Amino acid sequence: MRPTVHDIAAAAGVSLATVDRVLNRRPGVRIVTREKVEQAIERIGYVRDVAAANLAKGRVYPLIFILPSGDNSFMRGLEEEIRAAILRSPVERTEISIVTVPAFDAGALVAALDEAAAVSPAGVAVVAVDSPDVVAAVDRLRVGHIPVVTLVSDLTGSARDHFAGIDNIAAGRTAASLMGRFLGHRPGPVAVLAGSMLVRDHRDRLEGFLAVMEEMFPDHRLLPVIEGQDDPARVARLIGETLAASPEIAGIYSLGAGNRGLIAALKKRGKGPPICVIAHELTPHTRAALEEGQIDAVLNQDAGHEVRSAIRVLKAKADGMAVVGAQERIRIDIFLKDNLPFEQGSETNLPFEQGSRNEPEQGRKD
Amino acid sequence: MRPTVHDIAAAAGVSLATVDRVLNRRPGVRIVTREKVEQAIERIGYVRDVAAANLAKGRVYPLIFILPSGDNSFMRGLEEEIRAAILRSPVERTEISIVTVPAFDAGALVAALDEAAAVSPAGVAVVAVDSPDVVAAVDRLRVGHIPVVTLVSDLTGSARDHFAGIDNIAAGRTAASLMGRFLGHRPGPVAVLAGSMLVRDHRDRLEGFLAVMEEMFPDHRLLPVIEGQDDPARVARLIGETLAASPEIAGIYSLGAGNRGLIAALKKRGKGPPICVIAHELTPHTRAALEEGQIDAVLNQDAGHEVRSAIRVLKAKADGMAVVGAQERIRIDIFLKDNLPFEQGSETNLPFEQGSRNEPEQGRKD
DNA sequence: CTGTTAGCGCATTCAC
DNA sequence: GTGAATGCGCTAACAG
Repeated sequence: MRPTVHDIAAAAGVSLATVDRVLNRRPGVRIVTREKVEQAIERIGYVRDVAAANLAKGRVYPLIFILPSGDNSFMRGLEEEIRAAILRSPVERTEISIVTVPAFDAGALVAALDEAAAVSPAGVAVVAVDSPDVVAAVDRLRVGHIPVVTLVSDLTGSARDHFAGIDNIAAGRTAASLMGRFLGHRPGPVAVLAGSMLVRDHRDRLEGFLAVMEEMFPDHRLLPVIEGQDDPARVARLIGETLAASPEIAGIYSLGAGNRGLIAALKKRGKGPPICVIAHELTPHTRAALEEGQIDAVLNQDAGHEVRSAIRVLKAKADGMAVVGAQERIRIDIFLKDNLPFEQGSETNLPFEQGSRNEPEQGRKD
Repeated sequence: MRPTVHDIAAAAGVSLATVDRVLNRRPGVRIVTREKVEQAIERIGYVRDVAAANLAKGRVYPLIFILPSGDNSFMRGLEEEIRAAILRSPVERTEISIVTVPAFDAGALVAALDEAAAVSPAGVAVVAVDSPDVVAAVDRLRVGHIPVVTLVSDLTGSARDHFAGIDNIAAGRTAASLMGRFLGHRPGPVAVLAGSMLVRDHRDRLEGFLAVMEEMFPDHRLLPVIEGQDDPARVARLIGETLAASPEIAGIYSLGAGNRGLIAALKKRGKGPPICVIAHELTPHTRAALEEGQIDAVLNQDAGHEVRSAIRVLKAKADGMAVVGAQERIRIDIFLKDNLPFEQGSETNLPFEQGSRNEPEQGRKD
């Protein structure tokens, strides 16, 4: 049996209460006593039973998620995943609230962060707008010992505890690599569609994409970056104009949102030489476009994984506990029409269900 | 506060012991009493606190992992991940033992499964060889109410509770899709290198690959499938012969292991028209080959994810509990040289560590 | 500064 | 058939 607090109390010749005090770094222990206990802990290799501790504490983790409002499909999917986590709250001892703020609005985000700080939650997860006052607001939280995880888009130079999102520079490089190979010797310029340079994920993707295009595929001219503000209507108009102005266009990299507008513009264009299109985030729209051939590849980040990871990390940080590094690394998923995941749905198995014979759990489209 | 056993006892007008009996489906309760209790449970929306239950029971989960022996890099990586899980055992209340059996040896596997059954563990995870006697052995375990998860390679028509692995048909399709697009109009036949048709994952990948090649890229002739038995030496010889016999070869899809041999043969070949190579599993060898350009793309399954998922599912099944479907879906990772994950290492953060400013947690190569 | 004690939610003897 | 009492490993009053 693994050692318990009793064992360490016995080994150190003190009482349970004292052991508990040093375990939880609470005051009221002489330095020598403390050291005696710490040595005993070390010696017998004690590891705290978190479940028992939480039981005794009746601990719950009030968590706040801050994300952009608006009809951005990816963000709404993210919100869905947070709601799914809320359903699991009783089991996971969390108490999650969702706050939405207008996209790309640093001021609103700062206000939301300060409000969050006011209720002193166990942790805050935030889709960051990359600006100095947001950094300052996050750092205020950290000064108040509230763990902060940035979600999807990171915050340059802040004291956030962790970033739950993909390596966006690598994502941009990957997009360029696929674009170059898919195009082969087909000539023609490549257009880049971004959302806004105010968020770091978009900036990083652009940086990675440009680097590889220039280094590996210098023959393809790059058109000036289009900023669509993640707004489908605006995107549709801008892409329409671009296609009209440069009919010989060979590829489009859409590194932000608003892909509904892109797809609409592509469909409206109708016949013409094929255009290689690479976009981000698997939503109902991009999925359909992938299946129908308007889009060639989709780079995706698993919103469910990001949410679960953010929760795990926030809880761990709140407890000063370790996290499994590999488990928290968010992968860049690459989807072609051939490896689309089975239509999602909350596929939670029913409790007490008995396994039937080999149901296909991982369908493919066909 | 969520309802507890006390609440349901009060609501049903019985004692804790009776509540416990019906909760754990134990005898010694009149049918009417039982129904009364069950209604109370339903009415107040009780959900059992698993942590507390485990604490009271002092429950540990003895788990057995069965996987192939030999120097297959992927399998050894898988074993490493299991060992990492063993390190977490005290926290996760598991007690994991590893059993290795010769690869592709159904008899040895059956023996191992029966031995596993003899010690009645809480669950068994097995890299399956797809054969009827293995199915029978797995079903014997299931009859004995021992949960079984197949790992990496599934078992056709068995009563296994769950498959922790990728959709291998989709993987094969994806490989073909990438192959076709990377080749573009470059002519020449495509070779397929498999390990053994005795395991289902290899068969599935082949099926998916052939389907898409024939359907989408019929111009590329497919050479007869080479079976390398996942043995580097054998693979090197066979691929060497193939390259000599068909110097105009344009692509190679390696859907099994033994890629060291493939890479060696490729290097030995030296100059010549470029060959598009797609392989499976990110190992030190394939990673290096990706970086150096011998391999164009690697499809990967995350062994760590598979192991953690198998453990979660086995524990859940043992307790008759629900699992988060999406969390247990193993993705097909696609790696190009541009999105290789940061060099792994057991990146577990130290406990009580304070977050420093923005260390890069997700490096990229270069 | 340190020790005693009760109790978190649940499972399990042992009486009744 | 049913209930009361005790303990799992840990925390948090409350005494001393």
